[in-house]
This record gives sequence, structure tokens and C-alpha cells, in this order.
Amino acid sequence: MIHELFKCDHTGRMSGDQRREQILQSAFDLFSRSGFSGTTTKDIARASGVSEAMVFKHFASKDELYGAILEAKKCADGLHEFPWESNEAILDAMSSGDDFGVFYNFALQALTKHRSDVAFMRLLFYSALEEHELAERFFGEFVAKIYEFLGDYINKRQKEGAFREVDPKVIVRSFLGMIIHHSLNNILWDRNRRILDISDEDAAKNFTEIVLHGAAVVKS
Amino acid sequence: MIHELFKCDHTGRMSGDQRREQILQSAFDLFSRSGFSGTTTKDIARASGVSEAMVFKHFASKDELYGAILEAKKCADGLHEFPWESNEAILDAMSSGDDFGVFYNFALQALTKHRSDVAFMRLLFYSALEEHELAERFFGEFVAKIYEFLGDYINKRQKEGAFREVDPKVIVRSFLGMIIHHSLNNILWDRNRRILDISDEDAAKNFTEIVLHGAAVVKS
DNA sequence: ATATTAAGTAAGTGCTTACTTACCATCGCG
DNA sequence: CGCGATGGTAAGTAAGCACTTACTTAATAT
Repeated sequence: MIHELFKCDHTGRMSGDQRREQILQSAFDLFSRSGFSGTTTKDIARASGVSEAMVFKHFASKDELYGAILEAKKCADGLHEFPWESNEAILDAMSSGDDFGVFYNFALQALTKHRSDVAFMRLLFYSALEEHELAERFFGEFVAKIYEFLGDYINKRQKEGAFREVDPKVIVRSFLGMIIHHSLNNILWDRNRRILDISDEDAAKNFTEIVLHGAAVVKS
Repeated sequence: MIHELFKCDHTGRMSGDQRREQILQSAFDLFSRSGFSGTTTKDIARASGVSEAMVFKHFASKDELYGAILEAKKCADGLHEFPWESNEAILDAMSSGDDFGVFYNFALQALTKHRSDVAFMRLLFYSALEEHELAERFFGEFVAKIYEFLGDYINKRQKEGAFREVDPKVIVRSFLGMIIHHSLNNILWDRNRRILDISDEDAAKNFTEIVLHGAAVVKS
């Protein structure tokens, strides 16, 4: 019974499904660190605590393993649902025309997610550079919907006279740009945040204020 | 004499320096397409029209070749000078307190540069993911200075009452975020610009207006 | 013309890669 | 207990990798 507690030290005999999951997890870590061509199947086997042959018993090829990671992440990580669907604050703010609430909560959710899933962010960027299909699918199925969703909201608020007449997609790009670039900075370029070290809440607040009201004092 | 005209079809005998440049160029193209570990020395040799041995006659190792690319790019491409140093429009606008002029011309210059040097952008991102020293140096020697430069300007304009009291670095991050994220989108995620297809001039204008005045109508 | 030097290569080196084969060990079940 | 299914491996294989060696060819200076 005691050895049940030690299942996570990935040695000894496991059920097929358990081992499969475990290989997937190790592969995910390694691919996100070193990219597809920078990761060897031997590395993956060692990290999983099994021989290379086991990796190929579960996945026909390195490519298939890579593909399986994406499927697994999609299910496990809630990429099938959009960031607003599970966020009451955003939906509430939206129905009451609270622009700050909409943008702030959206930004905060995104920034929190990015911070907690650095590995996935790295994997995404690798796959974009290496032009694996993941990048294309992620963009088409996820990012494009965000442009639609936020764009529609802005469009509606423009008709109500609350927003200036700028292409809503440009506003979305600006706003996402602030958020994603900020996360990317913290993950890729300035990991110890020497240039700018602020909480996700402050970042969300500042980005929202800038996109809504700008940085310059309004001319009277 | 005629064969002089065909020097660019990279076959036949070349001077050492010429061949060296040529290998560097081929390596640059390939590394930017496939990253360091995704590019083989054989690929580089073939693209340069020589045998692998020649590659190693000019560069002691694959790593050294990678390093040499960066040095070459730095010299050839004017990375030693900052984007504002050669841009009269930015400096003029700065001294006359024309905020729009400063931000617009900065954005336009950046966007134009990104569009014209997609390969370098890809190389930069690969090197950030692969954690080669290039990324660190580029950030420390180039990006950090931009934060300083724009931050100082914003700080001065804040003292003059022209900007709201927000951390200047947050404003810079927001502004750079819009620009770089927009370029990154066009290079990596949405190359045929299905979501948003605007000229660099329009993008620069819109981003500048948003960062200066925001998207929301000012409440009276 | 010839000696010297530099540009160039064919054919390796030893090692690593993705992937396979042939076999062993342990489990659950009648 | 025996036995089939499943978890697991040691030891491959052929191709590919970064890098070398031993040699040939072409330009140039004397």
C-alpha cells in the first residue's frame, strides 16, 4: 500500500494509462524548454524513467507524441473554452456597460494564466516558429475568437457613443499587444523583471486605463 | 569577365572573404527559418554551394558560426545605433514637445524595420527561446535603452503636465507591446493578415492615438 | 615556368538520432 | 498453479550528426 504514495517518483511498474500520461508530461516539459528538434526521444525516456522502447510503444513516432501533447493540453487545460465563458466578472461588467470591468478582468485573467503556464507559452511560441500545426490551430480556434468577442463589444459601445470610431480590431490588437508582450517579456526576455516589476493586478489596471483613456492629459 | 556577373550564383571559386560572407548569409537564412538545433551544417554548406569542410575552414564550430552571424548583423544592420539617432523626425518632434510626432515616428520606424527584416526577428525569437546569449545582449544593449530613452521623455512631459502620472515604464511597455505584438502577429501567427491588414502608417497612427488619448470617449 | 599559397573537396571519424527486435517479468484470473 | 496479457528492457539498426583528414585545383608572385 505504501508504494502507492510514491507513484509520482516515476519508477517501477505503472498501468499503461498512467505511464502514457507521465511520458506526455515529461515530453511537454522538454519540448517547451528546447523545442521539437532540440529534444531527443532519449531525453524524454530518461525524464519518464523508462527505456526509449516504452516511448515508442505508446507513441508511434516523435511527431505523434508532439501531436498528442497538444490534444492532451487542450482537454486538460480548458483551451476548449474561452476566457470569458468561466469568468462572471467579465460577463457582468459587459452587460452593465462597465468598460473598465470588462477590460480589467480580461487582462487580469490572461496575465494570471500566462504566469502560471510558462511552459505552455514557450511551447506555443516554439510551435509558431517551427510552424507546427498547433500554432495555426491555436490562432484560428482561440485568438481569432477573442478578436471577435472583444471586437463585437467595442463595436456595440461605439454605437452607444462610448468609444471613438477606430477599427475595433485595432483596439483589440493594441490591448492584446500590451498583455501578451508584457507576459512575453517576463517569460522570454527579462525573466527577473529588471526593467519593470509589477503585479498582474497593477499591470491589468494600467493597461486598461491606457487603452481606455490614454496616457496624455486631455486637452481642454 | 563575364563570370564576374554571376558571382551571386554562389558556385565556382571565390575569395575567402566573399565566401565567408556567403556562408554567413546562408546560415543566417537557415537559422532564422529552423533555429539552431533545427539547422545542420550540411544544410548550410549546400545552401552556400560548398562542401561542409569549407564551412569548418571558416568557422571553428557551428556555435562560432552562430555567434559570427550576430556580430555581422550588428555591424551591417545598424544595431549599434538606436532607432532615434538617425531619425530627424523623432528628434525634431521631441525638442518641440510634439508628442504625436515622437510616438508616431518611433512606431513607424519600428514597424517598417520589422517588416523588412522578418528573418532577423525570427532569429531573435529563436535565440530567446533557445536562450542563446544574443537574446540577452539584444535586450540589455538595445531594448533597455529604448525604455530609458522613451521613459525619460515621458517623465519630462509628465513634469510639464502633459502626461498623467503613470509609471513611464508602463507606458513604454504598453506602446512597445502594441508595436511588437503587431509585428509578431504578422510574422508568426497571421502571416496573410486575415484578422487585421493595415499599413504601417495607419498602425503607427492608431497605436500612437490610443497610447496618447485612449479609445474611450472622454467623460465630460 | 615554377614555387607558394589559398580555395576547395571526397571520404572519412566517432557519436547520436529516431526507431525496432527479441526477449524478460510481473500481474490478474480461472 | 498455469497462462495469457501487459509493463518493461537490452541490445540492436540504419541514417544523420558535427567535425577531420588527406588530398586536389586554381590564382598569384617571383
